[in-house]
Amino acid sequence: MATPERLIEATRELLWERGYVGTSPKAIQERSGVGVGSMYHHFDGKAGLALAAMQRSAQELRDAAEAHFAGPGTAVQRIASYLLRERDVLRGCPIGRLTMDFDVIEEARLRAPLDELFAWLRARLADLVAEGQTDGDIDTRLDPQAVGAMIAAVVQGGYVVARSAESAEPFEASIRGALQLLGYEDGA
Amino acid sequence: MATPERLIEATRELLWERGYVGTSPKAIQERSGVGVGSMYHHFDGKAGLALAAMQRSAQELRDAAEAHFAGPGTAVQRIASYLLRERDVLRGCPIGRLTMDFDVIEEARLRAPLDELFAWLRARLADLVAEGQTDGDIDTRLDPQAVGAMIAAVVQGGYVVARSAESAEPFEASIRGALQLLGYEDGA
DNA sequence: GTCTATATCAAGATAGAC
DNA sequence: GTCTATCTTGATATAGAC
Repeated sequence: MATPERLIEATRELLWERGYVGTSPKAIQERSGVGVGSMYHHFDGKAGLALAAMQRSAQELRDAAEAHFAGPGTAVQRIASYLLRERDVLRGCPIGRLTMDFDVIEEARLRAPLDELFAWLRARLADLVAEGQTDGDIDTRLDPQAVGAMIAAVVQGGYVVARSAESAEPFEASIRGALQLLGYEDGA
Repeated sequence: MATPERLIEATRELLWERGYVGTSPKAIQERSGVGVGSMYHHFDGKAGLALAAMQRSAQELRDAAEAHFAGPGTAVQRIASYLLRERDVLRGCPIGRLTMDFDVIEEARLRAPLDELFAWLRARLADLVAEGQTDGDIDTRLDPQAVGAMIAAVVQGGYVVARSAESAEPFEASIRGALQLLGYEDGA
Protein backbone atom coordinates (compact mmCIF):
# COMPACT_ATOMS: atom_id res chain seq x y z
CA MET A 1 0.00 0.00 0.00
CA ALA A 2 1.21 3.53 -0.80
CA THR A 3 2.26 5.78 2.05
CA PRO A 4 -0.64 8.29 2.02
CA GLU A 5 -3.00 5.33 1.83
CA ARG A 6 -1.46 3.68 4.86
CA LEU A 7 -1.70 6.92 6.79
CA ILE A 8 -5.37 7.38 5.96
CA GLU A 9 -6.28 3.82 6.92
CA ALA A 10 -4.43 3.98 10.23
CA THR A 11 -6.08 7.31 10.99
CA ARG A 12 -9.54 5.97 10.19
CA GLU A 13 -9.07 3.13 12.65
CA LEU A 14 -7.75 5.39 15.37
CA LEU A 15 -10.46 8.00 14.92
CA TRP A 16 -13.06 5.27 15.21
CA GLU A 17 -11.51 3.84 18.38
CA ARG A 18 -10.34 6.93 20.21
CA GLY A 19 -11.87 9.96 18.55
CA TYR A 20 -10.00 12.99 17.26
CA VAL A 21 -8.73 14.37 20.55
CA GLY A 22 -7.68 10.88 21.60
CA THR A 23 -5.68 10.26 18.44
CA SER A 24 -2.05 11.41 18.45
CA PRO A 25 0.28 11.78 15.48
CA LYS A 26 2.59 9.37 17.24
CA ALA A 27 -0.11 6.68 17.37
CA ILE A 28 -0.83 7.23 13.68
CA GLN A 29 2.84 6.83 12.86
CA GLU A 30 3.12 3.64 14.87
CA ARG A 31 -0.02 2.05 13.47
CA SER A 32 0.77 2.94 9.86
CA GLY A 33 4.47 2.24 10.07
CA VAL A 34 5.09 5.63 8.44
CA GLY A 35 7.67 8.00 9.88
CA VAL A 36 7.14 11.51 11.20
CA GLY A 37 8.74 13.20 8.22
CA SER A 38 6.59 11.32 5.72
CA MET A 39 3.42 12.07 7.56
CA TYR A 40 4.03 15.82 7.52
CA HIS A 41 5.22 15.63 3.95
CA HIS A 42 1.95 14.11 2.68
CA PHE A 43 -0.55 15.83 4.93
CA ASP A 44 -1.16 19.15 6.55
CA GLY A 45 -0.67 17.83 10.10
CA LYS A 46 -3.12 15.92 12.21
CA ALA A 47 -6.11 17.96 11.06
CA GLY A 48 -5.45 17.50 7.36
CA LEU A 49 -4.97 13.79 7.73
CA ALA A 50 -8.08 13.45 9.88
CA LEU A 51 -10.06 15.34 7.27
CA ALA A 52 -9.01 12.90 4.55
CA ALA A 53 -9.83 9.96 6.83
CA MET A 54 -13.23 11.39 7.74
CA GLN A 55 -14.13 12.07 4.13
CA ARG A 56 -13.40 8.51 3.20
CA SER A 57 -15.32 7.04 6.13
CA ALA A 58 -18.32 9.25 5.41
CA GLN A 59 -18.33 8.21 1.77
CA GLU A 60 -18.19 4.54 2.74
CA LEU A 61 -21.09 4.88 5.14
CA ARG A 62 -23.08 6.70 2.52
CA ASP A 63 -22.43 4.04 -0.11
CA ALA A 64 -23.29 1.26 2.33
CA ALA A 65 -26.57 2.94 3.27
CA GLU A 66 -27.49 3.69 -0.31
CA ALA A 67 -27.02 0.00 -1.18
CA HIS A 68 -29.89 -0.77 1.19
CA PHE A 69 -32.00 2.23 0.21
CA ALA A 70 -31.76 1.41 -3.49
CA GLY A 71 -32.26 -2.32 -3.02
CA PRO A 72 -35.34 -4.44 -3.68
CA GLY A 73 -38.59 -4.35 -1.73
CA THR A 74 -41.00 -1.73 -0.47
CA ALA A 75 -39.79 1.51 1.09
CA VAL A 76 -40.47 0.12 4.55
CA GLN A 77 -38.53 -3.03 3.75
CA ARG A 78 -35.59 -1.01 2.50
CA ILE A 79 -35.59 1.12 5.66
CA ALA A 80 -35.69 -2.09 7.70
CA SER A 81 -32.89 -3.57 5.63
CA TYR A 82 -30.74 -0.54 6.47
CA LEU A 83 -31.61 -0.63 10.16
CA LEU A 84 -31.03 -4.36 10.47
CA ARG A 85 -27.78 -4.53 8.57
CA GLU A 86 -24.73 -6.06 10.22
CA ARG A 87 -23.01 -3.57 12.53
CA ASP A 88 -20.13 -3.64 14.92
CA VAL A 89 -22.38 -2.14 17.55
CA LEU A 90 -19.90 -1.65 20.39
CA ARG A 91 -17.47 0.20 18.14
CA GLY A 92 -20.21 2.68 17.33
CA CYS A 93 -20.42 4.93 14.28
CA PRO A 94 -17.05 6.10 12.94
CA ILE A 95 -18.59 9.41 11.92
CA GLY A 96 -21.27 9.92 14.56
CA ARG A 97 -18.80 9.55 17.40
CA LEU A 98 -16.72 12.46 16.13
CA THR A 99 -19.70 14.66 16.77
CA MET A 100 -18.78 14.56 20.46
CA ASP A 101 -15.28 15.73 19.73
CA PHE A 102 -14.78 19.34 20.72
CA ASP A 103 -11.96 20.04 18.28
CA VAL A 104 -13.96 18.59 15.38
CA ILE A 105 -17.15 20.52 16.02
CA GLU A 106 -15.22 23.71 16.62
CA GLU A 107 -13.49 23.64 13.23
CA ALA A 108 -15.84 24.09 10.27
CA ARG A 109 -13.59 22.17 7.88
CA LEU A 110 -13.67 19.09 10.11
CA ARG A 111 -17.38 19.30 10.90
CA ALA A 112 -18.35 19.51 7.22
CA PRO A 113 -18.12 15.78 6.39
CA LEU A 114 -20.29 14.93 9.41
CA ASP A 115 -22.86 17.54 8.51
CA GLU A 116 -23.03 16.39 4.90
CA LEU A 117 -23.41 12.74 5.78
CA PHE A 118 -26.22 13.23 8.27
CA ALA A 119 -28.04 15.82 6.18
CA TRP A 120 -27.99 13.39 3.26
CA LEU A 121 -29.09 10.49 5.44
CA ARG A 122 -32.03 12.35 6.96
CA ALA A 123 -33.20 13.57 3.56
CA ARG A 124 -32.89 10.11 2.04
CA LEU A 125 -34.83 8.54 4.90
CA ALA A 126 -37.50 11.23 4.66
CA ASP A 127 -37.93 10.39 0.97
CA LEU A 128 -38.33 6.72 1.78
CA VAL A 129 -40.91 7.49 4.45
CA ALA A 130 -42.86 9.59 1.94
CA GLU A 131 -42.63 6.74 -0.53
CA GLY A 132 -43.96 4.35 2.12
CA GLN A 133 -46.88 6.70 2.61
CA THR A 134 -47.63 6.69 -1.11
CA ASP A 135 -47.50 2.89 -1.04
CA GLY A 136 -50.00 2.85 1.80
CA ASP A 137 -47.51 1.22 4.21
CA ILE A 138 -46.95 4.24 6.45
CA ASP A 139 -49.56 6.43 8.12
CA THR A 140 -49.97 9.58 6.02
CA ARG A 141 -50.47 11.75 9.09
CA LEU A 142 -46.76 11.39 9.92
CA ASP A 143 -44.26 14.06 8.92
CA PRO A 144 -41.65 12.35 6.70
CA GLN A 145 -38.89 14.78 7.70
CA ALA A 146 -39.53 14.12 11.38
CA VAL A 147 -39.70 10.36 10.98
CA GLY A 148 -36.58 10.37 8.80
CA ALA A 149 -34.68 12.34 11.44
CA MET A 150 -35.95 9.98 14.10
CA ILE A 151 -34.67 6.94 12.21
CA ALA A 152 -31.21 8.47 11.78
CA ALA A 153 -31.19 9.41 15.47
CA VAL A 154 -32.22 6.01 16.77
CA VAL A 155 -29.17 4.38 15.19
CA GLN A 156 -26.78 6.92 16.68
CA GLY A 157 -28.48 6.81 20.06
CA GLY A 158 -28.53 3.04 19.94
CA TYR A 159 -24.75 3.09 19.88
CA VAL A 160 -24.70 5.35 22.92
CA VAL A 161 -26.90 3.11 25.06
CA ALA A 162 -25.11 -0.02 23.85
CA ARG A 163 -21.69 1.34 24.74
CA SER A 164 -22.85 2.41 28.18
CA ALA A 165 -24.03 -1.17 28.78
CA GLU A 166 -21.08 -2.80 27.01
CA SER A 167 -23.68 -4.87 25.18
CA ALA A 168 -25.31 -4.80 21.78
CA GLU A 169 -28.69 -5.62 23.29
CA PRO A 170 -29.94 -2.05 23.93
CA PHE A 171 -29.01 -1.14 20.37
CA GLU A 172 -30.97 -4.05 19.00
CA ALA A 173 -33.94 -3.27 21.23
CA SER A 174 -33.95 0.35 20.03
CA ILE A 175 -34.02 -0.71 16.40
CA ARG A 176 -36.75 -3.25 17.11
CA GLY A 177 -38.82 -0.56 18.80
CA ALA A 178 -38.43 1.80 15.87
CA LEU A 179 -39.38 -0.91 13.37
CA GLN A 180 -42.42 -1.93 15.37
CA LEU A 181 -43.60 1.66 15.45
CA LEU A 182 -43.13 1.88 11.70
CA GLY A 183 -45.38 -1.15 11.34
CA TYR A 184 -42.65 -3.37 9.96
CA GLU A 185 -43.46 -7.06 10.29
CA ASP A 186 -40.47 -9.36 10.37
CA GLY A 187 -40.35 -13.14 10.19
CA ALA A 188 -40.03 -13.62 13.96
CA MET B 1 -18.12 27.06 47.99
CA ALA B 2 -15.89 24.44 49.59
CA THR B 3 -12.84 23.24 47.70
CA PRO B 4 -13.99 19.70 46.77
CA GLU B 5 -17.27 21.22 45.64
CA ARG B 6 -15.53 23.71 43.39
CA LEU B 7 -13.45 20.93 41.88
CA ILE B 8 -16.47 18.77 41.16
CA GLU B 9 -18.41 21.60 39.53
CA ALA B 10 -15.50 22.64 37.33
CA THR B 11 -14.96 19.05 36.31
CA ARG B 12 -18.62 18.57 35.44
CA GLU B 13 -18.51 21.55 33.12
CA LEU B 14 -15.32 20.43 31.45
CA LEU B 15 -16.46 16.84 31.00
CA TRP B 16 -19.62 18.13 29.37
CA GLU B 17 -17.74 20.43 27.01
CA ARG B 18 -14.64 18.41 26.18
CA GLY B 19 -15.17 14.85 27.34
CA TYR B 20 -12.86 12.90 29.63
CA VAL B 21 -9.87 12.59 27.31
CA GLY B 22 -10.18 16.28 26.45
CA THR B 23 -10.20 17.41 30.08
CA SER B 24 -6.82 18.02 31.70
CA PRO B 25 -6.07 18.43 35.40
CA LYS B 26 -4.62 21.79 34.52
CA ALA B 27 -7.89 22.97 32.98
CA ILE B 28 -9.76 21.79 36.07
CA GLN B 29 -7.38 23.71 38.29
CA GLU B 30 -7.77 26.86 36.26
CA ARG B 31 -11.56 26.71 36.04
CA SER B 32 -12.03 25.90 39.72
CA GLY B 33 -9.35 28.23 41.01
CA VAL B 34 -8.00 25.35 43.10
CA GLY B 35 -4.27 24.58 43.17
CA VAL B 36 -2.55 21.36 42.11
CA GLY B 37 -1.79 20.27 45.65
CA SER B 38 -5.38 20.70 46.80
CA MET B 39 -6.77 18.79 43.89
CA TYR B 40 -4.61 15.75 44.58
CA HIS B 41 -5.24 16.06 48.29
CA HIS B 42 -9.02 15.81 47.90
CA PHE B 43 -9.28 13.39 45.00
CA ASP B 44 -7.56 10.34 43.64
CA GLY B 45 -6.29 12.10 40.50
CA LYS B 46 -8.23 12.88 37.37
CA ALA B 47 -10.13 9.60 37.38
CA GLY B 48 -11.37 9.94 40.95
CA LEU B 49 -12.52 13.46 40.41
CA ALA B 50 -14.21 12.58 37.14
CA LEU B 51 -16.01 9.73 38.86
CA ALA B 52 -17.43 12.08 41.49
CA ALA B 53 -18.46 14.54 38.78
CA MET B 54 -20.10 11.84 36.68
CA GLN B 55 -22.01 10.43 39.63
CA ARG B 56 -23.43 13.82 40.40
CA SER B 57 -24.40 14.56 36.80
CA ALA B 58 -26.05 11.16 36.44
CA GLN B 59 -28.06 11.70 39.60
CA GLU B 60 -29.20 15.11 38.40
CA LEU B 61 -30.33 13.74 35.06
CA ARG B 62 -32.17 10.96 36.78
CA ASP B 63 -33.96 13.31 39.15
CA ALA B 64 -34.88 15.63 36.29
CA ALA B 65 -36.31 12.76 34.25
CA GLU B 66 -38.19 11.31 37.19
CA ALA B 67 -39.86 14.67 37.78
CA HIS B 68 -41.47 14.31 34.36
CA PHE B 69 -42.19 10.60 34.68
CA ALA B 70 -43.91 11.04 38.03
CA GLY B 71 -45.79 14.16 36.98
CA PRO B 72 -49.46 14.55 36.09
CA GLY B 73 -51.15 13.20 32.98
CA THR B 74 -51.34 9.92 31.14
CA ALA B 75 -48.28 7.77 30.58
CA VAL B 76 -47.98 9.06 27.01
CA GLN B 77 -48.25 12.64 28.21
CA ARG B 78 -45.50 12.05 30.78
CA ILE B 79 -43.23 10.52 28.14
CA ALA B 80 -43.93 13.52 25.92
CA SER B 81 -43.26 15.89 28.80
CA TYR B 82 -39.84 14.27 29.25
CA LEU B 83 -39.03 14.35 25.55
CA LEU B 84 -40.14 17.95 25.12
CA ARG B 85 -38.45 19.37 28.17
CA GLU B 86 -36.05 22.29 27.80
CA ARG B 87 -32.61 21.12 26.68
CA ASP B 88 -29.36 22.74 25.74
CA VAL B 89 -29.36 20.68 22.56
CA LEU B 90 -26.01 21.67 21.10
CA ARG B 91 -24.20 20.90 24.33
CA GLY B 92 -25.55 17.38 24.19
CA CYS B 93 -25.96 14.98 27.09
CA PRO B 94 -23.34 15.33 29.84
CA ILE B 95 -23.46 11.59 30.47
CA GLY B 96 -24.24 10.19 27.03
CA ARG B 97 -21.28 11.96 25.44
CA LEU B 98 -18.86 10.19 27.78
CA THR B 99 -19.93 6.95 26.20
CA MET B 100 -17.72 7.85 23.23
CA ASP B 101 -14.73 8.34 25.48
CA PHE B 102 -12.29 5.46 25.16
CA ASP B 103 -10.77 5.87 28.62
CA VAL B 104 -14.21 5.95 30.25
CA ILE B 105 -15.58 2.85 28.55
CA GLU B 106 -12.37 0.96 29.15
CA GLU B 107 -12.44 1.45 32.91
CA ALA B 108 -15.32 -0.33 34.67
CA ARG B 109 -15.43 2.15 37.54
CA LEU B 110 -15.96 5.07 35.16
CA ARG B 111 -18.45 3.28 32.93
CA ALA B 112 -20.66 2.26 35.87
CA PRO B 113 -22.51 5.57 36.34
CA LEU B 114 -23.34 5.66 32.62
CA ASP B 115 -24.57 2.09 32.62
CA GLU B 116 -26.72 2.64 35.69
CA LEU B 117 -28.32 5.79 34.35
CA PHE B 118 -29.27 4.36 30.99
CA ALA B 119 -30.38 1.00 32.39
CA TRP B 120 -32.67 2.86 34.79
CA LEU B 121 -33.95 5.16 32.05
CA ARG B 122 -34.78 2.35 29.64
CA ALA B 123 -36.56 0.38 32.35
CA ARG B 124 -38.52 3.41 33.50
CA LEU B 125 -39.59 4.23 29.94
CA ALA B 126 -40.55 0.60 29.33
CA ASP B 127 -42.81 0.76 32.40
CA LEU B 128 -44.46 3.90 31.11
CA VAL B 129 -45.03 2.32 27.70
CA ALA B 130 -46.64 -0.69 29.38
CA GLU B 131 -48.80 1.68 31.40
CA GLY B 132 -49.81 3.46 28.20
CA GLN B 133 -50.84 0.10 26.78
CA THR B 134 -52.98 -0.61 29.82
CA ASP B 135 -54.59 2.82 29.42
CA GLY B 136 -55.38 2.00 25.80
CA ASP B 137 -53.18 4.84 24.50
CA ILE B 138 -50.42 2.64 23.03
CA ASP B 139 -50.78 -0.31 20.67
CA THR B 140 -50.51 -3.49 22.73
CA ARG B 141 -48.66 -5.31 19.99
CA LEU B 142 -45.57 -3.22 20.73
CA ASP B 143 -42.80 -4.54 22.98
CA PRO B 144 -42.45 -2.07 25.88
CA GLN B 145 -38.75 -2.84 26.38
CA ALA B 146 -38.01 -2.17 22.74
CA VAL B 147 -40.03 1.03 22.62
CA GLY B 148 -38.48 2.20 25.90
CA ALA B 149 -35.00 1.63 24.51
CA MET B 150 -35.95 3.42 21.34
CA ILE B 151 -37.13 6.49 23.24
CA ALA B 152 -33.89 6.66 25.23
CA ALA B 153 -31.91 6.24 22.01
CA VAL B 154 -33.72 8.91 20.05
CA VAL B 155 -32.72 11.56 22.58
CA GLN B 156 -29.06 10.56 22.49
CA GLY B 157 -29.04 10.24 18.72
CA GLY B 158 -30.85 13.54 18.41
CA TYR B 159 -27.87 15.22 20.04
CA VAL B 160 -25.54 13.56 17.55
CA VAL B 161 -27.40 14.77 14.48
CA ALA B 162 -27.91 18.22 15.99
CA ARG B 163 -24.22 18.67 16.75
CA SER B 164 -23.24 17.56 13.27
CA ALA B 165 -25.53 20.26 11.86
CA GLU B 166 -24.67 22.84 14.52
CA SER B 167 -28.44 23.31 14.86
CA ALA B 168 -31.12 22.13 17.26
CA GLU B 169 -33.51 21.48 14.40
CA PRO B 170 -32.62 17.83 13.68
CA PHE B 171 -32.96 17.07 17.38
CA GLU B 172 -36.40 18.60 17.48
CA ALA B 173 -37.46 16.80 14.31
CA SER B 174 -36.31 13.47 15.78
CA ILE B 175 -38.36 14.00 18.92
CA ARG B 176 -41.36 15.06 16.87
CA GLY B 177 -41.05 11.92 14.76
CA ALA B 178 -40.90 9.70 17.83
CA LEU B 179 -43.92 11.40 19.40
CA GLN B 180 -45.94 11.12 16.21
CA LEU B 181 -45.20 7.41 16.04
CA LEU B 182 -46.30 7.04 19.65
CA GLY B 183 -49.59 8.65 18.72
CA TYR B 184 -49.03 11.71 20.86
CA GLU B 185 -51.20 14.63 19.83
CA ASP B 186 -49.86 18.04 20.74
CA GLY B 187 -51.57 21.41 20.54
CA ALA B 188 -50.05 22.31 17.16
C1' DG C 1 -5.14 21.75 53.46
C1' DT C 2 -2.50 24.37 50.33
C1' DC C 3 1.73 25.86 47.98
C1' DT C 4 5.81 25.64 44.99
C1' DA C 5 9.19 22.82 42.89
C1' DT C 6 10.23 19.15 40.26
C1' DA C 7 9.80 14.96 37.25
C1' DT C 8 8.55 12.15 33.27
C1' DC C 9 6.56 11.40 29.21
C1' DA C 10 3.55 12.65 25.37
C1' DA C 11 1.60 16.02 21.88
C1' DG C 12 2.32 18.15 17.76
C1' DA C 13 5.21 19.80 15.09
C1' DT C 14 9.73 21.98 12.21
C1' DA C 15 14.61 21.66 10.20
C1' DG C 16 17.75 20.06 7.51
C1' DA C 17 20.48 16.04 6.05
C1' DC C 18 20.19 12.20 2.87
C1' DG D 1 10.08 11.18 -0.05
C1' DT D 2 12.01 9.73 4.16
C1' DC D 3 14.95 10.05 8.26
C1' DT D 4 16.77 11.74 12.64
C1' DA D 5 17.29 15.55 15.65
C1' DT D 6 15.32 19.05 18.02
C1' DC D 7 11.80 22.25 20.02
C1' DT D 8 7.94 23.97 22.91
C1' DT D 9 4.19 23.12 25.50
C1' DG D 10 1.06 20.30 28.01
C1' DA D 11 -0.51 16.06 30.67
C1' DT D 12 -0.39 13.99 34.96
C1' DA D 13 1.29 13.58 38.60
C1' DT D 14 4.69 13.32 43.40
C1' DA D 15 7.51 15.61 47.25
C1' DG D 16 8.11 18.19 50.80
C1' DA D 17 7.80 22.83 52.87
C1' DC D 18 4.48 25.83 55.16
